[in-house]
Amino acid sequence: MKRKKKERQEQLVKLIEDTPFITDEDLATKFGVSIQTIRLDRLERSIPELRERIKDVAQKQWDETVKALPLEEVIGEVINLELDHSAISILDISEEHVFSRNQIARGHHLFAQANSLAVAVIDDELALTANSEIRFTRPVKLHERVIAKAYVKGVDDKERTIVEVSSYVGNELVFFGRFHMFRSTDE
Amino acid sequence: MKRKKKERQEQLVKLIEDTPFITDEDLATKFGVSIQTIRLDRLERSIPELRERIKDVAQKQWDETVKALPLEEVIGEVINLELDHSAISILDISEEHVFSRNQIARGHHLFAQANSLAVAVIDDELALTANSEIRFTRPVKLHERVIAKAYVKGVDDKERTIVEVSSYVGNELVFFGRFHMFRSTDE
DNA sequence: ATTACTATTAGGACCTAGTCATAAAACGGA
DNA sequence: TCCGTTTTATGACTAGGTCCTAATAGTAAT
Repeated sequence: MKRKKKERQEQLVKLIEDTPFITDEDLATKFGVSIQTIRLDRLERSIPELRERIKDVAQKQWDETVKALPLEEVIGEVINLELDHSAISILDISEEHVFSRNQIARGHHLFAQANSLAVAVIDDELALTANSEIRFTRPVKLHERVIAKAYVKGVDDKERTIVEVSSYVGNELVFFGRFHMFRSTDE
Repeated sequence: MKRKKKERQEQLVKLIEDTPFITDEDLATKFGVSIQTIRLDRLERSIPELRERIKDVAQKQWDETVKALPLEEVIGEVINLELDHSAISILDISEEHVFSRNQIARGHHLFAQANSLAVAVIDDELALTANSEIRFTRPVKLHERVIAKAYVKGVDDKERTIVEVSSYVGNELVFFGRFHMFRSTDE
């Protein structure tokens, strides 16, 4: 008996975790026990009732959509911006940025941070990346903080603005990119 | 009177749209009418009750988290993959990929498609981008379909695997990238 | 076998945030 | 004043619970 209860409760916790939209009644029939047992189980494991669970999931969704919009313009947080001269942004590497297998940040996130900063630093209606050379000098791990510094370096032979972005973790260079930017005044 | 009702209902629709976590009671006090009036309003505008609204939001969140995980590994949809040889993926450019100002896709999304495809084509535990040269040959617009083709081109002088990715819209080249990939067998 | 204890089940009162139906009251315009 | 719309009130009922009390089942030790 001691085992049965513990086992059931452990299964219950997992089941509710990945199927939160389930009533006590359904759980009761699924485990072949009474509703009251399920409710005791939830009480002991302090699992909130269905409606609260649904609300929690919805709340999370809401928070995300609210903050997702402003965040998209520039990847990372801009902490300094001098138009047509330089800019700095910070990106904290979290679970969503890394390969689950080895906790190393996917390259395209570092690229995105640098490239969007290069776009932002240009004081023009339209700024598009024409081409770029980039180097990933060392892997970036989960929870590291990447500081990207962009400098406008002048124009190339095709009249494109050159922006160089160096990204650091501490004082180690992790990424370098030279972006040749097309801008609307080029036409 | 005719105006009052219509006005209230229009405000109600908007209010619930961006504040779905609100009870009829709160709405009633907010509009200075009785709960029954609010309920009639919801009935006429066929707005579901609070609990249903919460459930809808939660359901959306759930659908997204479920599909977000597998989708994140490779940006775009892989339609062909021969390990250590070649791969093809498709990315349909939607609102979330473009600058709202000019409907042109942000460069980092094209980079992400290409780079993650370059990672995927390598038949190894660990594959990281060491450096790359890339060109954006023409802007990609909203609703265009980008087809990325990756080919493994051999190894460079530092024993890094070279993957070239060409991305097309129709038969126009829109992006080219040469990725030098570090892989675990390199150690 | 009896006792002790845990685990399970049952029941009833109460809660929130509603639905649905019916009826009464208030208001505005001709 | 009467008509039609709008608003409010009331009551019965619902889902999916909480909280509390009490009875029953199952197991282990004395």
